[in-house]
Amino acid sequence: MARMRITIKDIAERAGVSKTTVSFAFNDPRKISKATCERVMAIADELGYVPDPVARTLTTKRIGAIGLLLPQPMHEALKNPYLTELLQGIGAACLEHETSLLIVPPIKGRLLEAASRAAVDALLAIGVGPDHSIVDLIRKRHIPLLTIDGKPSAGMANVGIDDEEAAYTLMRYVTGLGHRDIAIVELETESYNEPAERSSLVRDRRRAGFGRALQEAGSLSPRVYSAVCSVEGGRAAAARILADGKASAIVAMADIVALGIMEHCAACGLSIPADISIVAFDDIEMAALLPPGLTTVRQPGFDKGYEAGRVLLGMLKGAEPEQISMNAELIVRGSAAALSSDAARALPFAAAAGTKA
Amino acid sequence: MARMRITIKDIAERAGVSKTTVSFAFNDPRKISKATCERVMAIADELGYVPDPVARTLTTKRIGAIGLLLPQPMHEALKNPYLTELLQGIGAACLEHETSLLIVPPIKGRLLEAASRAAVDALLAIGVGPDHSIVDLIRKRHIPLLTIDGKPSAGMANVGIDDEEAAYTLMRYVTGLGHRDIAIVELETESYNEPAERSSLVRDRRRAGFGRALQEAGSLSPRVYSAVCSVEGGRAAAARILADGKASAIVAMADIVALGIMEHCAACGLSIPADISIVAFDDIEMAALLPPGLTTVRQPGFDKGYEAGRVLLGMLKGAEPEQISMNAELIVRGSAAALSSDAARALPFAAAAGTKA
DNA sequence: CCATAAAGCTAAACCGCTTTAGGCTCGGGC
DNA sequence: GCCCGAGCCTAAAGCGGTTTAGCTTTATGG
Repeated sequence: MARMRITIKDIAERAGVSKTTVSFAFNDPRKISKATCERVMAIADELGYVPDPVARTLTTKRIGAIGLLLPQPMHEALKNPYLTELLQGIGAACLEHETSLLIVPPIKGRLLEAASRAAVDALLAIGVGPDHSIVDLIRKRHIPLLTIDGKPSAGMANVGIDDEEAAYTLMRYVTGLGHRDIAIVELETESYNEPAERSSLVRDRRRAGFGRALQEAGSLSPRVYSAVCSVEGGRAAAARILADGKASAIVAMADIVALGIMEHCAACGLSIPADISIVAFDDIEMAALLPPGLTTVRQPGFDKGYEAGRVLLGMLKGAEPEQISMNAELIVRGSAAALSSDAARALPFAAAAGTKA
Repeated sequence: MARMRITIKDIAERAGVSKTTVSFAFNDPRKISKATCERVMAIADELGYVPDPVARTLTTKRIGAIGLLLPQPMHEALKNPYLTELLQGIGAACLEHETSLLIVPPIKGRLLEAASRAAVDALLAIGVGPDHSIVDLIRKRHIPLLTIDGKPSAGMANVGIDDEEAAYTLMRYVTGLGHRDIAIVELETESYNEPAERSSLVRDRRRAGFGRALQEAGSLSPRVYSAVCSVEGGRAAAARILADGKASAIVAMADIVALGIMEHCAACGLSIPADISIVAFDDIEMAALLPPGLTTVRQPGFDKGYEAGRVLLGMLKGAEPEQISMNAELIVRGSAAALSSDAARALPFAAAAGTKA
């Protein structure tokens, strides 16, 4: 039989002092004499005592961890390096506050339950709006909540970018290059299971931005595809797009998908950007490395994560919820170019637009 | 003033029943009448009651989370996609057991303290040997521990690969290609702060494997460099290597570093593998994507994570600690070739070695 | 020499839940 | 009419710490 864990009571008895004294020895040694403290510590050491973090939490109300609610299981969510960058930022903020990070994926597709079971001091949630049932739950739990890529709303902390604007900028760039046959690759989100809550705030705002740009370019109507958020998902989407024929430019919702698209196109003998233009969102590290370099709207993943963590941890210390909007910037690399040959000549303005963000 | 949290006591009073009954309503409804259960739940709902996970844990001894001890802060550790793959595997295992994952980086460089504060049911630790002080601490806490890339030892759960063999295979391959001037790029590990415990088990075993291969190839002595584990670290290392001149082949300890090296070499006008061969460990997804494809020893990151999680969570249910050794496989792509021109001709066997793993 | 404060320590309440051991009621079998 | 068991519910004892309020003792100093 596994010997029971050593508790504070054991130490107290062995040292001939009260539990209070032992507790003081660990938490606030000034409250007791040096001699007693040392004796207690020696005994604690000898017996191999480690304070139980859970028991401590019950009274202190601080467990030293914040949670991150993932819309998908980890093995899917982490396929997107953008999330990894976000995590790095969150991690950097946690480090400053000596806090750990609990990754909380949905349990059997239900995130709500996972969220209510999570033993944390505060929560971060990706892509949930103010009317999501999660928000209500967290309010009941009386712990701070901050959304990332959520919808700004009164009293609710959020950090994100202006996705409508970002999408508009990107699509303007593409249409400015003369493209008329555009394929948009959205993300298959099998996230939160309440159907009513499945709508992706980000996707909706981007759709709006795209729509505006397409309208301005002459009421173009793009073909819309959807892909699992991964390299493989990108490849599959590319295959479908190429099979359908018509696109001269592909706009993906995530760089990681775009990389898969680029690879598939290259493997099919297409040259990028001569034969096909590809652009996306995020600006993950690999976007710059893979030739010819992916033109993309930079999302400050690390910074978003850091700010999110900073604000949330601040709220734990009494700070007010903040709403931070970071700016997205079009990073022009080599994966998109003016519509080639005759098409390009027919639209002389397109060539010049390339340098303007 | 923030209204106090609703507790089980509030529900009990309002419903005119005992705390026990309320508890039963939530955990084992069969123990009470349907009518009572419904009434209690209705009131709980009305008052916005959410059971406190911490309080529950104190008696049940299950918090529904396992921890992952990181040797470095998150913002550094996650620069290596290999870790991300590991996380995906762990996440997949956690999913099956409806468990969350607590990421535990060192607090102020001290992982020990972080480990003792972590409220988890079990712990995963990367790269710690059986004599590491962490092991002792976890034993005191009486929770299961499994090491990843640790040293197999009696009674201690571990999953890893045979790094000595893997390194030997890789270096054999390189020397087999005729390379004599070899640069090895190790990882700067600023991990665990106890100097005595800083030794990386993985690094030591790989050094041994390299040594054996180099010995067999004629007592070659490589130049050893070290790099931060990131693309940027790879670039910096490459700059130093190129400045020093002599290397015809570079062996990096991690793909992500190799990618940086490849990029820098390419940017310097070197052609890979004609001018310089580059190989590494891990086989992250990008290794295949970046032309000409990185030759690398595949580490089954996802599988390691999955097995680690599976075994650890099994231990929580009473299973015995297992020691799993997965196998590493040399994946030959385009980044390494026989030593070119005159040198290659002088060593005719080298060209053929390329296809043999 | 006595009031007073400071230092060191402790008993007991408390945090919010689970779980054990029983209590009460009611119906049925003999 | 009595005993027994089933069904429903509860009081109270934890779980392992922290914290409050207070009790001794020993210096302080007027």
